[in-house]
Amino acid sequence: MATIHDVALKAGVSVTTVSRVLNNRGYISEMTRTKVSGAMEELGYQPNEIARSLLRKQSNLFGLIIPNVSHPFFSQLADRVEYYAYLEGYKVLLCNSQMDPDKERDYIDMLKRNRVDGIIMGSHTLEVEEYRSLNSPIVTIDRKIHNNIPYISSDNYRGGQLAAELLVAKGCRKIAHICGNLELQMLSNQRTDAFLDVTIKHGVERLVVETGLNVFDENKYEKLLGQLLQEHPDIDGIFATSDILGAYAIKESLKAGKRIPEDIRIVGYDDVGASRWVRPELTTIRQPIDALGKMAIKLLRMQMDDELVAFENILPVELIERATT
Amino acid sequence: MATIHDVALKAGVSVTTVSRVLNNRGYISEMTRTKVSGAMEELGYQPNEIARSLLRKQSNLFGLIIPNVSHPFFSQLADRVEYYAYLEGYKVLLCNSQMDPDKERDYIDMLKRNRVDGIIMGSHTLEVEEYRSLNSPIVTIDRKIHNNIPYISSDNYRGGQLAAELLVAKGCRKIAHICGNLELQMLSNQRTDAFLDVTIKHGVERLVVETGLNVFDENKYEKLLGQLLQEHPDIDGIFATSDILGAYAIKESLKAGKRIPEDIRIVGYDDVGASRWVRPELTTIRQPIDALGKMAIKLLRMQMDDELVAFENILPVELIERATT
DNA sequence: TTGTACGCGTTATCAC
DNA sequence: GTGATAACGCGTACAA
Repeated sequence: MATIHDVALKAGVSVTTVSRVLNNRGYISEMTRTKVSGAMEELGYQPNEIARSLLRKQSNLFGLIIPNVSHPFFSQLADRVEYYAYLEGYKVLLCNSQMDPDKERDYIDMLKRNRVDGIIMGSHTLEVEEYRSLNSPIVTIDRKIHNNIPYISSDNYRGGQLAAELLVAKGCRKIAHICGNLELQMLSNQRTDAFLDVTIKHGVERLVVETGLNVFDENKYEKLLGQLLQEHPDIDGIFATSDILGAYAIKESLKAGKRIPEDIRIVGYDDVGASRWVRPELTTIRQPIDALGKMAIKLLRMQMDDELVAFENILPVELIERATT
Repeated sequence: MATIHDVALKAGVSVTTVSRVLNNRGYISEMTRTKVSGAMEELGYQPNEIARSLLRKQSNLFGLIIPNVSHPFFSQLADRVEYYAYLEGYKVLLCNSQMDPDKERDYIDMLKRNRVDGIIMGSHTLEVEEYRSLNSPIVTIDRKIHNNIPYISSDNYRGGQLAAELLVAKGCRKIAHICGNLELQMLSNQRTDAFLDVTIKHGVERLVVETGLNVFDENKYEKLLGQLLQEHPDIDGIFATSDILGAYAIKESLKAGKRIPEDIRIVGYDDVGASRWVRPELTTIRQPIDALGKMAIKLLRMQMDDELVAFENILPVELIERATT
């Protein structure tokens, strides 16, 4: 691979001159410029970004840590993060923590060693202490891990409220809420808070079921829902904390011989593709994934520019009513 | 951020010595070692990988170019690629081409400028010529773009054959095949070849429908399927080229008042989550996504080590029979 | 308008 | 055992 020296040699000028035409800085005669451009072309020269990064102390690299890209919510988030990063000239390093603390710690160290310009954390399995050593710009998605690390989240409480109120308004008298692990300090737990508040307020019977630590094992989902419906045949409403869970809720309800929405009403969360692939189509709470990704990049950029960023960044959710309610 | 010099200063030794304990090279007295380690600890020192990369001429970085991570197949592929890359100490740069030639070209140049150690191409919108300038190790997924760039693929012909033969064996007399754009030179077109061969051989009426260029617009899917079933009410079998298309086929069939599998049988492709979220569960052809990702990393590593790699790498597919057939 | 020389943070080579 | 120094490829004062 050709270096700036090779280009200089071929064009019969110094490396400085080559650097100048490369970066359009200072004065260069038109003739030298074409001569240099020609040499670059001929050699297929591409400036070495590694050397540039070293000099500039800036890598133009962002790290994206998430539990797992294969989960629809995170895959969409990754898509949007990449999209907005690209627009600003940044690259994205994909880091799946797999909810494994060792791997997450490893990745955080790796990102530090690679001098990334910012980190987006959509996963956190470590103790708070371990994040404090990070001195690069950082922003978390859906988790408040430290009181000076800004976070982005959609309005989880509002989402839970919208879902629960809809079910209540439709006349449900016994509603089950399926959520992740409440011990993880995640903002999505507020959906559960809202669910409890609403159902208590209206005197509706309620049930909260946690899927357990590994939120991504789908075989578990199926069993969980089947068992729930068997033990509580009088459930007439389900608020699931993801569209995938919602999809399984639909499947198991139908399997149990229930009609949707006549016998049981179901609300999902996220509004990812799955909500439209199933039948009946799933009523859900839409998370503003595009805005989430955009905001993540924006907050990193602001921190890099030493601008003041808000600690709390909450984006609105929206109820998307379809056929399951 | 502390450098090796700071550590050396603090430990009262030379940078060489620090480098030595860092890389466990040469002889160092136990005392110096602990002294240096202590200094590193205190300063929270992390070696600068950018400087290392510059010197070693190796970035430990792979580029993954795909149309879109938000598509389930690619999100799973990305997950596995990241998994195996991590095991070998490599990082993954996420590049969504969005099927946009300009962006893809941009990303290819960017990967070159960043001196990535290898590129995995799951997208190709450019002319063959534009890929030839790539002199880093490269491997493509599901596409043969040049006769000296190794490719990985699952056995598309076999997949199409399994699907078509199953439908025929179950008694379908008029089968529709929904595929992407056949003009793109993709190996998945072999599914269509197999479909045609099988249906012709058995004298079964057939229909091939292309979804058009932008394979990822789901609103189109819905209309397409609805229209197809309306214009050809006698279709009794559908072979869809993805599980998402399969899911829409199920939805539109039920909407048209057909029973599955009594009136119409449906086979999807990929075996991603969607095939289990729908009801009835979708019969599908499983792509070995994990093996695909593993092989991609392996082939890159082999090229880096100047080992001989096979040009053609075809992995077996598997028929997963569920409830739609 | 162009060239020389230094530094970015590491590691390899050769001295001591 | 340990230290000085050159080199990786580039950008930028400063000099010419």
